[in-house]
Amino acid sequence: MEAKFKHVSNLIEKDIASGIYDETQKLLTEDEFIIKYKVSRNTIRRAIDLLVKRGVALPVQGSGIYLRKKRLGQPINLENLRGLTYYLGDHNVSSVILDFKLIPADNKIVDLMHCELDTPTYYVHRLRKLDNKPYCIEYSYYNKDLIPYLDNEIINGSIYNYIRNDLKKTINFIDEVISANVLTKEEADLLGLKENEPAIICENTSMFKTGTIFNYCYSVFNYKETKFLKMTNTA
Amino acid sequence: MEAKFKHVSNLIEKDIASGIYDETQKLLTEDEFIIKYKVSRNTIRRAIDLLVKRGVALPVQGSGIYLRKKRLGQPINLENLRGLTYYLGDHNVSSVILDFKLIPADNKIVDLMHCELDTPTYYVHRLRKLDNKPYCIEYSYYNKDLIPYLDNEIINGSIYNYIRNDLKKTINFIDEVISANVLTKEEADLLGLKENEPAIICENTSMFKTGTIFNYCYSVFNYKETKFLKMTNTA
DNA sequence: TATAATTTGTCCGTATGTATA
DNA sequence: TTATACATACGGACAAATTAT
Repeated sequence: MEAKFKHVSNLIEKDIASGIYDETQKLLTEDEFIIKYKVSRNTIRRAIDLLVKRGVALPVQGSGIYLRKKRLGQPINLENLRGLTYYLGDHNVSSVILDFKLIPADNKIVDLMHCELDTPTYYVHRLRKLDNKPYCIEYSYYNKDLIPYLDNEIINGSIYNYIRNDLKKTINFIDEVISANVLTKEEADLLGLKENEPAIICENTSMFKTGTIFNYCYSVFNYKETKFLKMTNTA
Repeated sequence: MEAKFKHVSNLIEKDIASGIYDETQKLLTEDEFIIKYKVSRNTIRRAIDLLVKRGVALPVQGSGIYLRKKRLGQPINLENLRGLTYYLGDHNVSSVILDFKLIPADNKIVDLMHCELDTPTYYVHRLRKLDNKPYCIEYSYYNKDLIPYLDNEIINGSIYNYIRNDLKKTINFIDEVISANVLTKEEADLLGLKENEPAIICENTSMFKTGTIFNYCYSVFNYKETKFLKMTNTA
């Protein structure tokens, strides 16, 4: 059962997406939302907080709650953890599996995933495509003690949906580290760039609620086409 | 007057920094904090929320509130908007001003800062150093209609502190966009790297509460030494 | 294994403060 | 100045997850 404030937040976001606030650029007031959804002020405020976090809404004390203008160039919002499939909505997402095997954890993996040496680990290396154009190169590791089974079919779809829907587990924390590096020959070929050109790297570490790491993923993006966005409120 | 939950959050963070929770890795319970600070449960929970956002604390339902292990390599936390000075604590921060002038906004600036053409704009180009070693190259623009005065002294210190303490204005939103690019000859020389090597770029757009942009800043970092971290809770 | 106690998560209601219009 | 609307803070009740018994 989904929490009420999350549910209401999603309802409001759907209304926003439908464009009903586009003209005024102003959402309903808290009191109006309270009546509309028959919830407490607390709940509405938590729902709005989520929209603020997602960079969608902007409450102004004494005035109202406004839409936040979208940025140009469509950078990847680091707050959006719903995966490529969701984020890229109307685009065609596919992937080519370059390698897939079960290996014992070496020192590097132990370090990255805080697991024991020789822990059985799925290694997945794939090229992800967007509208049939190379989009990013993934090197991903899954702790088999936590994710007991993976196969080609699962890998071809959304692994995160598999974890959520089939394993019934909840991903609670993701650390995302952004850096830059030079492209290897193989990576350059896959992305249609040249060796030693820059690459922008996103390293994701995914954890369950107690902080156990089930996945580490190193992704290489085309630096000419990819930016990452973090929106912050200091309030 | 600072909000109570922020104040309490800072007090708790100081206790964490002092190491008093290092042994158990477990903070006090909500009820214990309520007694200690004589505040409501709501206030304590908001204080803890801030610590969670900063990646410092990790509440576990039914169990307690735990310290979150620090990451290796000390990446720059994108949630930390307190500036270099705060973040790098015991290090020596300095800067070399490479250019500083008042210019009318051109089309590029208009686009980035959503201002009118020819708006008077301070342009600041500086090299920031950490322990006397080149750390990043900044190209920064300030809307003079919003930041009416800047001089060398202010620029040499923390501009953000000047805005907070002297102009008495509150920075409410910062959009941070991370990308990669190739270094220009000038940038490479300044950072001790070679032309066309990768650079990791952080573009900051800073806004006051109503969303008006007062600053756009393009920063070039040494890709060998700099990473950016985003910690996310899906809960 | 089952139950109770502990602890955080969600939700409600109310009152007051502060910024905006 | 007044009314509107969001921000802060308090209190209580119950649910859900974990831990101890």
